[in-house]
Amino acid sequence: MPKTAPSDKTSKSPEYLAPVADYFKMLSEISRLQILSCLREGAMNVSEIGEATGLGQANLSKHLKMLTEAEILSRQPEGVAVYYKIDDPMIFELCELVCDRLYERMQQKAEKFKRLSAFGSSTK
Amino acid sequence: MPKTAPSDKTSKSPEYLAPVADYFKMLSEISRLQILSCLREGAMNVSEIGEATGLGQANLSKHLKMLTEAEILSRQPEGVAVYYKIDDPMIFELCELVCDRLYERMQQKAEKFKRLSAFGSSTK
DNA sequence: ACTTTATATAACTATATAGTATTCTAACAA
DNA sequence: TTGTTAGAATACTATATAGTTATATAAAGT
Repeated sequence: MPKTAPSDKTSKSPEYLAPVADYFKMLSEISRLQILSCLREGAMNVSEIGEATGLGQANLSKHLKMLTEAEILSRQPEGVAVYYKIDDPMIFELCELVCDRLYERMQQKAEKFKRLSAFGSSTK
Repeated sequence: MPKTAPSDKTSKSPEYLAPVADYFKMLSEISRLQILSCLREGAMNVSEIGEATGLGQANLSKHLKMLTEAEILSRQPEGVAVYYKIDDPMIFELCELVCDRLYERMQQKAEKFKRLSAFGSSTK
């Protein structure tokens, strides 16, 4: 059996990759990351999130809806306010992995620059 | 010291979240996930990737450029061909986490459906 | 009932980008 | 040199979506 059949319905096919892409898409916007970052400390209502992030009310509302439909946040109305909280803590695991990786890269670049720079202190 | 100062230049501020969002953006498109999925087995040239994914040449070339500039792929010309390979294997770790999570959710939904369904075999 | 306040929704604009058709460049072969 | 092939770059179209303005809904207070 070849590694990949011609019309292969495995993990490589677009249909199976779509939900994965959609999940990452939720994490690919600064505003949504801001919201998630806020909620890391616990549940907040919309007004509080708006204040913390500086996002406009309608815009914020849309993002909250998207994140809730993606089952990353959960929604709980309380009186006239609505509280949102993290429902899928895995996002922080993902974010941390990426952050660590990006930091690693920066370190490596700084290291390389230091070594190659003709005027760096490493040449003394 | 309050948990979050008014004009706080910490991890919550947009500038710091941008590179994270950009990284996730690379993984938020089906076509790019297809490409990465192919290259999991090892280096391939553009024609091979094109055949495996069914993506058009120009489109593929653009995605490869993006992924290379994001330092997820590395590029190596060999004669007239150009081979690409995974340069940041962390993407697979991220994808696996998300896949596992999505699978978990589906399982839970199936479970819930089975329990709630009036005609399910669980009522016998 | 009316008013206020909090959130959601609808309609719109502006921008980013996926995909495609076409042209360009560079390596190799005849 | 000329031709051929692989890949990149350019120009364009179409679509998705972030942000905004304005409106709607719904709870709580008067």
